[in-house]
Amino acid sequence: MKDTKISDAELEILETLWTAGEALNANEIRVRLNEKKDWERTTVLTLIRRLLDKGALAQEKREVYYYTPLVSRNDCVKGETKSFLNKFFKENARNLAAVFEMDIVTEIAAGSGYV
Amino acid sequence: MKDTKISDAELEILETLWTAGEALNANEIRVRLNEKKDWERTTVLTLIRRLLDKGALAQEKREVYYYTPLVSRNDCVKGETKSFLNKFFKENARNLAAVFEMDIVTEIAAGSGYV
DNA sequence: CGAGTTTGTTTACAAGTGTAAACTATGAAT
DNA sequence: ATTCATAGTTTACACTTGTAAACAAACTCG
Repeated sequence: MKDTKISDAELEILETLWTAGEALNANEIRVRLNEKKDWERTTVLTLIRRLLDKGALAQEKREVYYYTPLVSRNDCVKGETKSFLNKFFKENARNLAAVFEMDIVTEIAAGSGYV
Repeated sequence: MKDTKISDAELEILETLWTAGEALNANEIRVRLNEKKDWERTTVLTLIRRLLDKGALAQEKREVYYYTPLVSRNDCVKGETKSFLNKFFKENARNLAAVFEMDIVTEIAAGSGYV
């Protein structure tokens, strides 16, 4: 269940859930996404399904399904950051990575609202 | 001719040319790539073709075609960096971007061999 | 019960990617 | 001219992604 690649669109779903901090159902996700993405209902459902298939989401049946992320934002950021660095900096990645590990960056990466 | 998206595999071709610092033909590219990528001759040619189509390469006919990048590594790094930052940090991108603009990072990004 | 609404599943479909085989053109050697 | 080798072009094919429509199940109102 490690290096599952999450696409940009799928990430939007996860971001919504991470931000919410609680399980949401498909409609709630859609509504919250609405400002940035004007997706059809079924598009959201497709993305949710793909995330379920990838093991990145858990669903819980109530009156309707509620979804919870099974991956943390931090892990995603970390994974993507690593492959980004490897893409361009390879041997020098360690150095650049050091920059990324700086406290200030860690804060921003965690989405702590740091200004 | 701006935001042409260059794929990971295509990038390997460009990296080879940027590193070489001079026009290379398909075979030369293949040989130099050989350590990291064990691609078939035609695979390399396909990637070259796609780069030509994207306007990222120029070809010059001698006994055989020689290729020169039409995009700089720096521009590519810059573009990818920006979209990477936007993917995860959005509003905070400016702050993180500031980190990226630091001299030390710029050096590494340029592949200057800075240790 | 029959029809409409809501929610979820299946199927679709084009563009992009990684990876190359099949084919063609061209030059060199016999 | 015939035959290889070499270089380049076309075609292919499966997988991912973005984006949904089509379809089905389930509940709800009249």
